Amino acid sequence: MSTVRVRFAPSPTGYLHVGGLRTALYNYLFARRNKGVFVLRIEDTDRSRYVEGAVENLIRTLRWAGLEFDEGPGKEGGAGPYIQSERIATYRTHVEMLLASGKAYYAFDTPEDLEGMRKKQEKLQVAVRDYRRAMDMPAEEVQRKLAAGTPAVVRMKMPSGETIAFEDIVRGVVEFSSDGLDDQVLLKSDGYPTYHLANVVDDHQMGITHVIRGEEWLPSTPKHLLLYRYFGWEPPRFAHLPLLLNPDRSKLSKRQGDVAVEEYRNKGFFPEALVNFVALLGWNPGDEREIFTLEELEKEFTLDRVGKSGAVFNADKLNWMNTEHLRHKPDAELLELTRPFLAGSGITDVPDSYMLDVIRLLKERVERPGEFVTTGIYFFRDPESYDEQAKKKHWKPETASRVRQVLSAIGDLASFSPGDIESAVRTTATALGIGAGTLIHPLRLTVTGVALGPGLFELMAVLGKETSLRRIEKGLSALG
RNA sequence: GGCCUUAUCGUCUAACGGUUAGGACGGAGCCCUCUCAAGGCUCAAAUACGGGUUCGAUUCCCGUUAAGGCUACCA
Repeated sequence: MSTVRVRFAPSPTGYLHVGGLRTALYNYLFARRNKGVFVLRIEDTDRSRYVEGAVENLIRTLRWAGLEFDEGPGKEGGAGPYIQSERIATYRTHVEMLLASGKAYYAFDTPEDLEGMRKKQEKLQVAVRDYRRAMDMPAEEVQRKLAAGTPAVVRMKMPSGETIAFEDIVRGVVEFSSDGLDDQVLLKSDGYPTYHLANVVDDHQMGITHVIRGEEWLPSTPKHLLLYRYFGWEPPRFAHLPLLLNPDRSKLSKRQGDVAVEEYRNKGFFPEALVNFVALLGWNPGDEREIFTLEELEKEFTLDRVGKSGAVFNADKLNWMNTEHLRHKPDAELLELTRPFLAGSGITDVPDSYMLDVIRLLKERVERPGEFVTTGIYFFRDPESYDEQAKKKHWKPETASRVRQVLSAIGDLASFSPGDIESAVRTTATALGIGAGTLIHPLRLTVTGVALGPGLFELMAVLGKETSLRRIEKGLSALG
């Protein structure tokens, strides 16, 4: 059996779409699982959509996600170049072959002509193929027009009355009638190929054995199959993946939330979590496990466990998955990941050991690294204000004197461990004849300004005696 | 409109003819507890509809409905 070769073929639009990430992932996983080759090919045949730096960004983002390709731009493997705009000559040659064998023809319709056909079609409610008039044009006239520089495209000739069927790996047998297909443009008037021509030529030349792509390509697959036949090539196997959906079940798009992988990266989502999450959008292991590393997915992934129906991209579950991965990460790694956020907030001179303590205390309470700094801001700065709700609930007229008492007990402490602080607080509470909570809540308010967070004693121990006492005193004067 | 695809809790999904239709996220409640989390336990929540086939349909077939995709000199 020949080596499995798959490809991810995005167009460089500026960012990597999460749907693209999933397609790339499934291709990558299929390649790894089958000891095959994962190719990255850039489909940049639309000059008008060229975006500066998009290719570099695409590669950087794929790497961030952990999806290393085996062949692609900057990583030649003998089937390159891997950027379509560098393969124009090949497409031209192949179009000539089709022209010569009568499988394709020149057409000279203007955009206005096409628009007219479109209108006519809508009105008549039947397929209109007026562009075929060019097929009846005498060869000499075609030559004359071409010589005169008349804008022309090359269209493929669709046979009539034929059924084109193929077996899709995820959907089973799919059939189309050639009568419902139109004469697809293969070569645009600017000399660039369309996707249909380029992807067939490239997949063949690059030895692609399995085309794993989104369901939006299903309707054009018969055109591709026909092209393989026209060229006399063996077609690859196809697997059309279910679409990723917006909450309203339309195709996942901008305007209804973030679709760029880069956005999720910027927000502090882990590549492991995002990959794990999209992996499960359309695939499942067959048992009840949900948390997977890339390596585990590489071992488990099979196309026969890919579903057929579209999947809504559920941000809540992604959040949850991110926290799962966060909890599995070593504190030292979290420290590295948190550094940029610290710097971003202008917080400097935080010793690693201190930051590690913060991480330890907050690890069960945050979803993303940035929150160690935002949620845990009180680890770095004295509170500027105090939560009104908490104040109302825990700061009574008699509270101040009690806090003063516990403040002096804490101030006397020689050692400032959580245990020492706890016994000082509880002893004071007992002496006052009140529950420990009656002291704990106001203390927390003075120390953090908020009513939620890690255990008070551990929190104070990490802050240190000096800071804790300063904040309690400050709180006393601010809260009365 | 035409062609194609899809259809199990709100969402992601399991069950490849026989299960009290399972799990997860989210939601509700309880426990734990100095708060918030985390954790543990419990609850609510689904086979779109109608016909077949079969001793028996979530599962197979047909239809209906609904949703989506495609219908570009974009990919």
